[in-house]
Amino acid sequence: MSISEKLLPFDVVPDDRALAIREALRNAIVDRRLAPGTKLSESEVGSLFEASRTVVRAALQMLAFEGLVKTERNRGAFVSNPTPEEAHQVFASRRLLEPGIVSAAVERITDADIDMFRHQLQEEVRFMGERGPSARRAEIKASGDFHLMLAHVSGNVILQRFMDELVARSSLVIALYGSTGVSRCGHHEHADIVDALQKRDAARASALMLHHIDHIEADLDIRVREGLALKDALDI
Amino acid sequence: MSISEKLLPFDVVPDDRALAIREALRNAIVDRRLAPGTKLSESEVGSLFEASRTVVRAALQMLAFEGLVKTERNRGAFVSNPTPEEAHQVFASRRLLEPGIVSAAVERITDADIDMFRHQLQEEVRFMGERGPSARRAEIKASGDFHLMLAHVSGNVILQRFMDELVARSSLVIALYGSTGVSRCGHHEHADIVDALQKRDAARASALMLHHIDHIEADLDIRVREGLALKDALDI
DNA sequence: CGCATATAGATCGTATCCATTTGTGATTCA
DNA sequence: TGAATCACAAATGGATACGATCTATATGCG
Repeated sequence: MSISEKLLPFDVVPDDRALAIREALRNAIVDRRLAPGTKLSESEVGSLFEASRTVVRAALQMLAFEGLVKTERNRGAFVSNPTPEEAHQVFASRRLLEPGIVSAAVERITDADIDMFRHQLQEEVRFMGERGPSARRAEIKASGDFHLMLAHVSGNVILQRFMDELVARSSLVIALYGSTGVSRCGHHEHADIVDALQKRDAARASALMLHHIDHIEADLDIRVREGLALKDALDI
Repeated sequence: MSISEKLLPFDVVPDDRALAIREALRNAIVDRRLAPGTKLSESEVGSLFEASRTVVRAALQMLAFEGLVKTERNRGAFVSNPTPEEAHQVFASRRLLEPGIVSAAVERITDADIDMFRHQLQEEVRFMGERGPSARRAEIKASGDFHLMLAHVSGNVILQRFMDELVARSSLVIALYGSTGVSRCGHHEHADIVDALQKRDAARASALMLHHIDHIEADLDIRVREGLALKDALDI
């Protein structure tokens, strides 16, 4: 909550309204409250948020950039339904970016940042202890925030934005293809990474991050859902 | 020309019109025909392209996402004037991404791709031989296309889009802070990279790419212009 | 039962209007 | 004469209505 505001990808605010709608839709998509394939009608979204189509279109265009929604000409905007191939590309991109981000973060990280990470880890533990879908969504979000915080600490605004997109898409992919056991091992690995950060051990932190991403992707049932994707396409 | 069409960052085309305007403005900005700080009035651009403000706004919003234009609330859109800090972040991002992209490209590159690269190198040589600002712009563009082709070969659409943005911003930065000698050494390094690609030597190709980026950034007069940036801010 | 056509629905693009903000220029006062 | 205040013009941001275009469903015919 407090973190995500500090992690806003854009310093300049073109319009508060569109950004608010974008954030709301983003959260809804990432939290799986909006299922992939769901049609996001401009009029409908506009009436929901009491905004005109102009603002909604700006928000939808932003989401289309991020890959969270796909727009089809004269058909409208739909919640993105990542293919296994796209899912793989998301993690391939993260494998490229995040080790370097971690290395850059080690150079600039302060003790205050470390404290912030520790606090974030406690949040993850808290949601891990709870049951139910809402807790799991909060857990996925907290896990993503960890990676966003790293990008924030790295100090590179561009990489921060790239990670913003990649984490959002990852959350969608995890919600789609994820089994259950991702979280627990994930937290442990987050803690290990923070330990390495605290010791300013860039090499170790990077290696841990790489393995962490490998584990996240390995825990996905991408192959199994290929059949389900077909079924989804049929009943929609 | 023919390449950039194949390298379009979005498979799905939300609206041809806005994309066309975006491309035109992009080229104009990257080619330095539109100087940084230039105001891009919605009405003016709209009348130039014979499009309504709606479409122009979509195009400007896309460009704002890419960092090529900056929008100020109730003031309008302006061609971005990258600060030295932003310029450095662009190259830091490229240093992270491109070696990995090269490695991925080695895995998938075909002999036909190699031929394409050779042909691209000849284009660079051709523009290198010519004089004048238009030839230099074409040279910068051709040099950028080389990197975009690599991202294309890597097969990762996400990385392709990231590179699309980074190359565009790099071209802007080079046009702003560049001295003159970048191009010649750049071409030689491109050729070396292609050689390594042909031998499927991922490690060497990655290392060459890293050095190449280092050289590009080293040849910029970022430090000198820091004072000029202040002067620019004053006389604008 | 399959296919082509026609109609209905929705979206996309344009034009127009209003509100808000910015920047400039004129007026006024010290 | 200089500076500060105020007013007006211009542009953006946002909302709405209308026409054009495309999709999708339904209907009719072979």
